[in-house]
Amino acid sequence: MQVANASNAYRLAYETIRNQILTGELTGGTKLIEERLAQKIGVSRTPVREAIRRLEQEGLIQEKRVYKPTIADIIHSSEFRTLIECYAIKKAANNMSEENLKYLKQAVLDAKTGSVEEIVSANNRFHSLIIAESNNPIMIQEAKKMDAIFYLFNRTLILNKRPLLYEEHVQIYKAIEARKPELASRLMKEHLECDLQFMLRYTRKYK
Amino acid sequence: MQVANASNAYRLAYETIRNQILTGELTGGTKLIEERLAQKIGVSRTPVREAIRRLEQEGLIQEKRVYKPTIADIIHSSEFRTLIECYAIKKAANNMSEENLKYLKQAVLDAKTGSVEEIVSANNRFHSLIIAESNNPIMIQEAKKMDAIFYLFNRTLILNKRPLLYEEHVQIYKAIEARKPELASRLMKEHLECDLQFMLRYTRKYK
DNA sequence: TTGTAAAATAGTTCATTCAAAAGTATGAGG
DNA sequence: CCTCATACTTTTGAATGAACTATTTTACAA
Repeated sequence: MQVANASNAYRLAYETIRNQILTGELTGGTKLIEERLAQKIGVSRTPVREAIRRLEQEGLIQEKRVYKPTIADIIHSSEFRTLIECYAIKKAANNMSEENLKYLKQAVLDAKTGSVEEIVSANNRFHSLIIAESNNPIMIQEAKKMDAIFYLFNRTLILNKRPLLYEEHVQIYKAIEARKPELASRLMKEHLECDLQFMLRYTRKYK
Repeated sequence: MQVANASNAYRLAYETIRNQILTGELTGGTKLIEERLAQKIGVSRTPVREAIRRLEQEGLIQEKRVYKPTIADIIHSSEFRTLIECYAIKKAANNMSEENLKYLKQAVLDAKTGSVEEIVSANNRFHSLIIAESNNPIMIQEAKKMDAIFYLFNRTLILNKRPLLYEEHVQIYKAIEARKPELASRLMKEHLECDLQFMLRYTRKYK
């Protein structure tokens, strides 16, 4: 997880709360109480309130509670993400530089072994590198925002050892390297669909 | 423009500032001064600050200034929007109910004549109805957020009487009615591309 | 018990305050 | 006349207090 960038109280509050949600320290549905958060973070209520407003807009907090994605939410996020990634990957297959291809390959390899954190991180890097090829900062930013929500369940994929994750990434990488946009896009779509299905299986178990 | 929903000071501040940005009362680049805003709205600085945090996350405020889209921003937003709308319109062409088709037709007709506000509003309704057919609340919400930015320049299209806007909407409507997803999608793409080009011409003129 | 009203407690909202930072004007020295 | 240091002003950041609201607990009657 990212280290909090605490240039001021508001930022500290924002980063701290956000991290706690993403790492699962604050679990879905938990009621957020300004004063307690303020105390814990070591700032006053004002910056906490500002942080909450921002996180509300970001979707991680709803009605003073930690957002808990429903099954429908997961499906919808996945659909949206698929749209963006499949678009970006076509551009990637057409334009990705040799240098970026190297980074991409590294991300694939890094996700083969290691701790959960390492795998999640390499996994995210893989997808980020592809989205970056959209060359569209607005799209990149939107995808990043969605990541917050995805992060919550990406961990589940790893923790539960979703099979073939590595193999699929290899296939996708090869399609990009071979400059085959349509194939890459199809593989990505299938890959994300598998993620979703795997996710849903586990989500239902909890519920 | 939407009427402010002032159930509390924070909401009042948020809606007021947002509206002022969208209507152009607060123009791009303007420095926002908390105290002056607070005074004008009739609340204290605290809720104003919360509103600003939220608007920052929404993209309408950046570094305490009213967001002023650059040409690159306009191009990127347009690309993103095109991606979403072309996706949604295929679903629309496949699934739109007869009832919704009626509303869509009405939106097309309403945008033929009337005041600028009326045309802008009908125009937005047309696009919203199509996006709604994605049946994906997350996508709908994202598109809505982008609308805030688009609104700023959609007005320009009307004010400057972009030609063929009505005719293109008719063509798109017909493609949906005829249940031709690929055609509809292509027409939408061309339509949005024309919007963009027209926009760029005017944007360059200003600066 | 069970339901309900009153009281107590906890939490939120907003205004106010003060300190720190940023910005601006003024004037002395080049 | 320009430049830079210094004083002054404006603006922001953050804490706190007071008023209001919601929630929980308690107490008592049915």
